[in-house]
Amino acid sequence: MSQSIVSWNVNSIRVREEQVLEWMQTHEPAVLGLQETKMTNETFPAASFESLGYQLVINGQRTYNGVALLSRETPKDIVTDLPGYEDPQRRVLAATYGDLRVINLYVPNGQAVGSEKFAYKLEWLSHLTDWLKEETAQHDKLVVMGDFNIAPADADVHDPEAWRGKILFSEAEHEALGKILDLGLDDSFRLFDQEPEQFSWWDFRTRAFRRNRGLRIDLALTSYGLRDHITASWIDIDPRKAERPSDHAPVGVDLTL
DNA sequence: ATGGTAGCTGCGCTA
Repeated sequence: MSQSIVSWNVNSIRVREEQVLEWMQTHEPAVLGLQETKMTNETFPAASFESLGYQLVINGQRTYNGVALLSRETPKDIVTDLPGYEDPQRRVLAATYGDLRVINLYVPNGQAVGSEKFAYKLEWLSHLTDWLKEETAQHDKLVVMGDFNIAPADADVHDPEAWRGKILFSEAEHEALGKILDLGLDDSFRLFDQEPEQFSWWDFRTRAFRRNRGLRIDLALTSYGLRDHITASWIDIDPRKAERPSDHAPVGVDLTL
């Protein structure tokens, strides 16, 4: 029987609590990583998720960022920061479930190519890569998932020519993602034949969802040791159709462990 | 080239 490991940028868990609970009851993920929870650990609505039988690890922050891992199994070897990198922004959460290592990330957006925030994004990704070098060496079965704020290739962008060189689709970002994949990770979505024009994020501002003018920036990277265990890699756009949705859809992998 | 919407906060910042 297969288990889903899922990533979802919820853009405020306060607003999305009911939607996430409902989705979890329907899909029963083994692990659900959330990004942009935007709440402190103290204010996070943990009890309602615990009442569904999930265990929580939270790395929260007021107003911005914030990540969480919800799971059926007990989390072990929890990591909440990129080792050796001082950063007040809460963007990292890793835990081990049985022999599966799961890393949940909210990669900096970067705002605009060449900006200060862009420099931070690249610096953050460089430190992430150093850490993932250790994690890939230590864990045969590893999922690195989250809002990467990088669309890997032309097929992941509704209008590649318009986006080329822009934030989320620049050369420097592709180089950084390439170094991560070179550590021994697959973009699991591309391990399978997929329908074209599948995206995970659509800009609120341009009402992009109505015309499916999206980007696939939410990724589940999987170690080579998981290749024989993955049965699917998917994006569920149904929650994006809801009233007051997040701007991101959940993405996930199904594993037989 | 710009602005559009959403969330948190308290009006500007971030995405």
